[in-house]
Amino acid sequence: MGSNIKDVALRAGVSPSTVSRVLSKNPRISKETSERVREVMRDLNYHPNAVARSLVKQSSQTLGILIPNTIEQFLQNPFFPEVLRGIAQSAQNAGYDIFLSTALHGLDDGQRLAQMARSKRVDGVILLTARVHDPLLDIALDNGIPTVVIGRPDAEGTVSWVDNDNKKAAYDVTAHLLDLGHRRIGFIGGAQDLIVTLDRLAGYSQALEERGIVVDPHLLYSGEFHEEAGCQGMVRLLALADRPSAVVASDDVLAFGAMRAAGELGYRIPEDMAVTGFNDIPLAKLANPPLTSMNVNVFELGQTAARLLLEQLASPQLALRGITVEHRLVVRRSCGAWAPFGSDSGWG
Amino acid sequence: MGSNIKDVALRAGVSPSTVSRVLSKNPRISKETSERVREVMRDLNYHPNAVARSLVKQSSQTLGILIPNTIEQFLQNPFFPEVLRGIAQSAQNAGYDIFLSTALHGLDDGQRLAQMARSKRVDGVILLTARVHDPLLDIALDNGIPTVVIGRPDAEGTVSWVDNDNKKAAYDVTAHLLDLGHRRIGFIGGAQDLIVTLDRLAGYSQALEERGIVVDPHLLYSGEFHEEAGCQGMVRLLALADRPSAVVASDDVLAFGAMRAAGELGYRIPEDMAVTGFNDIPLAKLANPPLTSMNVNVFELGQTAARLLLEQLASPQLALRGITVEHRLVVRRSCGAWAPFGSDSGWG
DNA sequence: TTGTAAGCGTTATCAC
DNA sequence: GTGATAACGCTTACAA
Repeated sequence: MGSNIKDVALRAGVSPSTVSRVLSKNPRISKETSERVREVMRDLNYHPNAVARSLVKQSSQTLGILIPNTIEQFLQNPFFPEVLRGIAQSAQNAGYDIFLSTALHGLDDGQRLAQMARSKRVDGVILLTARVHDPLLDIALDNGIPTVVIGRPDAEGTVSWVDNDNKKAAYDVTAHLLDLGHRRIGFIGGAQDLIVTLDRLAGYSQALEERGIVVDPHLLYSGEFHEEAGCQGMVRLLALADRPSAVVASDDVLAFGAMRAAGELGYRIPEDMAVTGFNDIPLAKLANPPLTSMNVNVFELGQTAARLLLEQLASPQLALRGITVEHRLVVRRSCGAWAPFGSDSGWG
Repeated sequence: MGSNIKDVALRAGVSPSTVSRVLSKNPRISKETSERVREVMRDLNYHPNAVARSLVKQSSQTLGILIPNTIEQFLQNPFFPEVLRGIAQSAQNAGYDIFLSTALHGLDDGQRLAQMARSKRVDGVILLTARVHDPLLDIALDNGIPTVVIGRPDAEGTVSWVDNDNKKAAYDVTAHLLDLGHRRIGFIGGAQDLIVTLDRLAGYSQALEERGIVVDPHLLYSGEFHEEAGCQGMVRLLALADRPSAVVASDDVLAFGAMRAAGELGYRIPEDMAVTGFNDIPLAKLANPPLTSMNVNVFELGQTAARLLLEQLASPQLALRGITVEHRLVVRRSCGAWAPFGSDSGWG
């Protein structure tokens, strides 16, 4: 059953090194030998032991993805499979595999990051979020772990990153709502220590201020990236004496929570409350009403992150890089704008 | 930067074997030695090389997931992250990690399966689908790869599996539509060589036949598990002179495609066409109209599959097992049934 | 063109 | 309790 390189060598009447050379397509090996060896490999159903190879090559041809355990139920956010799809595509093009580190009981993200890389199971790591003063980035740096982070790190020049221009993106959504006549606009964001939350809040604020509207702290809410937080945020906003007429949510899942809460409390969307989201997940166009959302090209974020990491692995001397991925507002009914016929707006 | 067991041993003034024993919490090691060694480990920021350990232990403490490349865009179906979440939970409870095998250019599923396991990168494999005469099962068997398949294999006693009673589940949905008065009911399924498609078709047929309705082949459509196939299926059904008044889709994504097509062609749901799906993905309750769907406990499917595999790895002599996971019909508006107030039906 | 031998970082089997 | 030593299966100088 389990044949190894020696078995193959023996049966082919050559040495293990020859077999190894055949495996690595070494050019200076005779055609006959090569063919004979290959035949034996097939006969014995031989598969090279990747673990042994990793040990000697000091490389596993594998990319690690650190799934944060601070973000509750990260896997449940449709952002994840899409970013994974992007990563997987780049990885497989380069012949790399993917290793997932899910929250191991008792280990924090930093320990898992260090362990995954220092244990040599992966050649590099993709981090899925960036926080203010993110300890993960320090750990990556201190341990010399090739790393790419999806999201902008707050300290420049520590790791390579891929991100959207989140400030501009949030500015654009907010401006859109302002153009529609809204003057009191709420903001429902993710965790406050996520850079993405701060950036989007900054863009939201800038849009308001440019029109001479003062940002009202009562209109700001932040929670985790799940539906429940969106609900809570909306309930809070609706309880205000001077409630907003529109809400910018920093994530589609938050937006859905917000819409659900508003609906349950008897408000119509978009007539009584306009809502917008971020990510443009598939659900957005099928929701009731279809959700206006900022498409941030999640697939491309993943794809680019993996590409950057692979380039770094191939040429470690390469300078760190930051790449900004485009965004694009997809207008549907939830924001109250006229949705043109034939547009990407649900049932058309 | 990269310290190994020898460095630790040297600094602690002991032999590598002692360090190894400390690592594995071997009881016959003196407290003082143990503590001294641990301190050095911390000082040197030592992390054991998992690759070297795997090599000698002949085990990687890793579960492999084979993502089929025949099912186009598998990652895009919300089924995937949910089943992954279940697998991840069981795996991490047992201290196992997860390795993803995505479609590598040029390698078919079978080659990837053999490679992943025989290369010793993973201790066992979870297959995400079962086909008629599935070559993957033979490969797993021939290579002695510990395997659990999600879905019922057609040949009993080859691998352990986790599945729903798909025949009964489809019977239940179809019966529900029949109870609502429908007599011509279409069926839109996934690929024809998937056991799950056949099982659900069988359940659908049985329900009709029990009420004396002959199954009309014109009402059957099968494609892949993506929205486009659902669209095409619905278009075909609507083009029939004697079109159905309801459709059972074998997947929520198919159902959404079907609903979209019907909507675009001017049919109202559920008034002109009732639609039901399978999986009860999060999108289902937020769609327009909310989708009636068969909840098959996808999370539990993943969780149980991983649990079975882990048990098999722990005790290889264990008999193969098959486990059936419960299903439950979630009635919403798309099937035209009265959705009770306060039920799980969207905006309530 | 091919073979020999050392070594990748662990763990396991003996000794003592 | 602890230390040599031999694997685990492969790659890669260095020889031939």
